[in-house]
Amino acid sequence: MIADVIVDINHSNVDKVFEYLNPDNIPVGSRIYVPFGRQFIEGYIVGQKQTPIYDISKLKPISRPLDEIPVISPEMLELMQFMTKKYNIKMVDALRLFIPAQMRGGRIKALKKNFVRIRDGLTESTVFDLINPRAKSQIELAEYLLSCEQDMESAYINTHFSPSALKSLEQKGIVEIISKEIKRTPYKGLEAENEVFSLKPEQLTAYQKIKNSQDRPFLLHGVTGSGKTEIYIRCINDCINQEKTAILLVPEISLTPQVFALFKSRFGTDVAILHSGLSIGERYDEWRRIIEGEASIVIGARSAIFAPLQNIGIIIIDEEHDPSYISESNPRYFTHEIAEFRRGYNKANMILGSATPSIESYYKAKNNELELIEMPNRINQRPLPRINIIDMTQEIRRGNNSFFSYELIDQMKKVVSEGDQIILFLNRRGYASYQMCRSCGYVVKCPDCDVSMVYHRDENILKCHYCSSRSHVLNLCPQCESEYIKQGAYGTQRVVEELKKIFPDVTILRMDNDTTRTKDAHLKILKDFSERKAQILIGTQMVTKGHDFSDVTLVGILDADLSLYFSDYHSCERTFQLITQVSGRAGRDEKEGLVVLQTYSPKHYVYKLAQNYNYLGFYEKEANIRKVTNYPPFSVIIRILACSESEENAIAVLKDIFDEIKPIAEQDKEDFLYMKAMKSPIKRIKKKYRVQILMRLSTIGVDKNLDDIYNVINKNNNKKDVLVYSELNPQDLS
DNA sequence: AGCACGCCGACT
DNA sequence: GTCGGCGTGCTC
Repeated sequence: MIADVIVDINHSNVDKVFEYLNPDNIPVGSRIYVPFGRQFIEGYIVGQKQTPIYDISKLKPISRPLDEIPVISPEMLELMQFMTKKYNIKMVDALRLFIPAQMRGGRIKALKKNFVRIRDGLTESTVFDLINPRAKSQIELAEYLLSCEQDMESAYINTHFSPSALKSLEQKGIVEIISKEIKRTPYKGLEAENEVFSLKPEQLTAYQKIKNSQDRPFLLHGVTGSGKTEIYIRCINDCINQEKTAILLVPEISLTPQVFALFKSRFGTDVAILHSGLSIGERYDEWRRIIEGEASIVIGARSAIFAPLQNIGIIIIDEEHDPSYISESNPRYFTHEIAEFRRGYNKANMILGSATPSIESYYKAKNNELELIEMPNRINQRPLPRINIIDMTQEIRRGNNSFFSYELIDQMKKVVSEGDQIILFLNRRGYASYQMCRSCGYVVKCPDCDVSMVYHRDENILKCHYCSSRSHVLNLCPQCESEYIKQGAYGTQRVVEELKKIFPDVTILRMDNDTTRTKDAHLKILKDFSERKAQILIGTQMVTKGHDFSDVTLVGILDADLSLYFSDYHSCERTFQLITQVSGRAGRDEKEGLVVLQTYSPKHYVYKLAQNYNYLGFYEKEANIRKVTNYPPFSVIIRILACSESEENAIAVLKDIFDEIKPIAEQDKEDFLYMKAMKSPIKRIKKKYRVQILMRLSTIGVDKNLDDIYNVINKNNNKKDVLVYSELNPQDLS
């Protein structure tokens, strides 16, 4: 047979099928080693055929397989095709998503350890017959080993007994040392109460609807605390009983030990966990437990949608509105679309769950592409916390220009005196601090990117957030030589400082990118807070998810607006979701919660609707705006980005592309809603100039024209040192 | 991505 | 006359 091979080289010139002789009939989907040019490299068999297209005399044979079993299933090969077509990405890019990164190049291996045991067939008396009665250490060790029910690790024996005694016993043939593979399982000691809750009527209805599923995926719209998780567990359980497998996706940040503990207690070793917090060894072993069929439930963040499961029964995307489901760096993909593909292939069930569904998903539900299930009530019947909107312009008029409104300070004092806890949330995005000259307005910019450098107080240094360049803090303005070039310490640090002035005796925990740099740091902060080691937790988006703290009675949203005025069409949606989500942190169990929301535009419809937890009203309003302005879900945005160190070349190539797409657009005026070429908002990143074409097409228009547009891009890519990228519905338009 | 082949400048 | 620069092109 002839094998079709994709070589593991990330370059568009070689991203195609190469034919090889496959005398040993290594199966399709295998990772292999092949001669390529005058080197040897890894590759994947993606197909086979009887007769080659290429001259058969020039074909070389595959060297050898790299794994015992194929690592890419037929389903994943089809998914690869789907992704290359849909996102215009390379085949290797897709394949690389399907296996643990460290597996490539053999950088990770199965962990093997040596074990000691008494040889089979030896009885106690024969063992002691063979040992010299005077060899005390040997007798001691033999007695110990005889008393053990399982093989003991050599390392343990060597540290607790005489190593030379072990050697003698081995030489005498009394014990043998064998090598066994150990799977590095994360969160081994984790336990949770295996409590099975009975479903409340609303949950039961939802569960039964899903169970008697039709052929559509479900959108489970349930308020915070409506008990979605228990429904997930029931559905997964049903799949396991039918010998099927399940995937549960959650945002990375909410993958806490509590979540694992819950599922491990219900499903034991059937659960595999995939997320970035695992060591590479753990991730590799979890992945192999999945592909070997040892684990049939996968819980993980975005990339777990590529888990090598067979026969999937259900795919659940929790917090489906979360932006982390959109991969924004190469290869770009949208998790929901991958999930939809796998659902179709496996004829599986699918649930998208959220308290604040994305406009896209809710729109699909309205269009009957998703089946909507509403769960408007909380299990404990408690009302959602009251949200007080504070007009910060009023505060300034009253002479208060601090971060905290008088109302928030009063409420904080009250909570502090009652011994309860407070969460303060701020949007970091707006708070980055730049070093600016106060007499001439000079701002320190990155030499390689068209952005200002951001001041990092902990290191007292300026950093560029788009490349890794750093520079020293300036004392004199290079433009006007003024000494008044200072950096304000904004961000969470500054807020903490102000807070300490008001509450000198209160312990405060800070959670942001700076304090969570190290692995597990954010878990530790959450743990400390739940153990009441601090009374106030202040932080960025990270505080909006994860733990439920039963003693938090007050949530302060310091600057709701900052996510509102980003000029992208998502900003209202994000703001609404953030407010709803962070509000859900206030007042669990017995205590009533309060949310203080500070804003400079209190009249904005987002706040009014969020205040009343009126999702439906918000959806109607927002969907209407998107419809009128032709934004998703009523269109698809396509962005074509050309980057080069030469600005002229970037513009020239982009112009060629524009001129070639123009006639396509003219042919189909109805579906091309918008098309324009321009400089990118950030004109230069890492020394490369960036120019772009922005287009909006109707959904039908995309189906009709995407291939042609991609063809134009690919034809013009890599010319004159210009790289061209394309994106569908990009989140970040910088 | 590598690695060869191939055509023009400064050197024992 | 050669050694070596990196531009272009190929890898089943």
